[in-house]
Amino acid sequence: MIYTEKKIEKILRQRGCKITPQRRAILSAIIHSREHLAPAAIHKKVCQEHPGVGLVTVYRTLEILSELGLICEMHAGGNCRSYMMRRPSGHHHHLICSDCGTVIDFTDCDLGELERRLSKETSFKINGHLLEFLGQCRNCCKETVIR
Amino acid sequence: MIYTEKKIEKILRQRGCKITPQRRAILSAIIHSREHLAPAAIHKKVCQEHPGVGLVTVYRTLEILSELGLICEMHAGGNCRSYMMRRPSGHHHHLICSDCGTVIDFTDCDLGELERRLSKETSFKINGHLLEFLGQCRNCCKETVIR
DNA sequence: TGCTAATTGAAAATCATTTTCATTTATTGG
DNA sequence: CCAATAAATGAAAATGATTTTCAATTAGCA
Ligand SMILES: [Mn+2]
Ligand SMILES: [Mn+2]
Ligand SMILES: [Zn+2]
Ligand SMILES: [Zn+2]
Repeated sequence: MIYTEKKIEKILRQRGCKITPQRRAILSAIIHSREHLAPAAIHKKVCQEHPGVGLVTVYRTLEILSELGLICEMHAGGNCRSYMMRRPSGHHHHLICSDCGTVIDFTDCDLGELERRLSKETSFKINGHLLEFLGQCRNCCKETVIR
Repeated sequence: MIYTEKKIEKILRQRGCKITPQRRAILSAIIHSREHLAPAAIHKKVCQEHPGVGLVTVYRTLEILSELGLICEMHAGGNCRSYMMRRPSGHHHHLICSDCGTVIDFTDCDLGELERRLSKETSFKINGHLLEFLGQCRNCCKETVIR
């Protein structure tokens, strides 16, 4: 947990956002979850404590948080849905189990060299990358063997 | 172009698929395109020569081709839509311009070392990865400067 | 040539996300 | 405190991609 809720609220204010109960609730749901949650899941969580908060508001809040780099997105292979997550410590990537959805974060991707080379070769100004490994977690490996 | 249409048809037959005019048309559209096409774009292309082919059939065919590893998917950052593409020579990745959508392929990602380490540390059986760089292509860089 | 399982397309269903719009509310300066 | 006001909210509808359903058609084999 890098930022406290207070700190995040401050950042939001600086951007001209108002701090509403809904935003507090959404923020809290994301901050206090260890998992990577889809918008719908965040909404569900928020509604347990604050019924009536609209899914639309969740989407709008996620957009702002994402824009400010306070949360990041996850892309799983085939079905291409994006999930929002709390950042463990800035820039990081995922190891996703295709069977059960378990996600493990890792931070050291070390793509700087490759990035520099590609940038040079293509004249692209690169400002980010998406890196995710897909496979089977320990448990799902076992199950496959047993079958 | 690694596989000829004939070769691909053979692979499809081996899997128990029938070779229909629709599938031939879809395959041809993908094979003869240098670009990464979304399902809708493939459908459009196919319909120029073969009006009446359903978008549903495009989706169904893409699913099979993807399953067989004959085509692969592309994921752009935020809006998370998946695009299908012809593979230039097997495993490869993308450099995507966030402004105009231009895509450049590259093949040497060199993630083996990282993959091995992660696998060891997490006991995951890793069977693939997703790697995409996002940025601005040469043209879009210029435009930004001019403004 | 005829059989049959696979395939097809239209239409409807799903599902995630966005837009619209009238109503409410957080913030601020008096 | 008390407006004034721009920002935020939620319901509902719109959008857009993808999937499902189902009756009709067809490719491939016997
Ligand atoms: Mn993560
Ligand atoms: Mn490619
Ligand atoms: Zn698993
Ligand atoms: Zn560009």
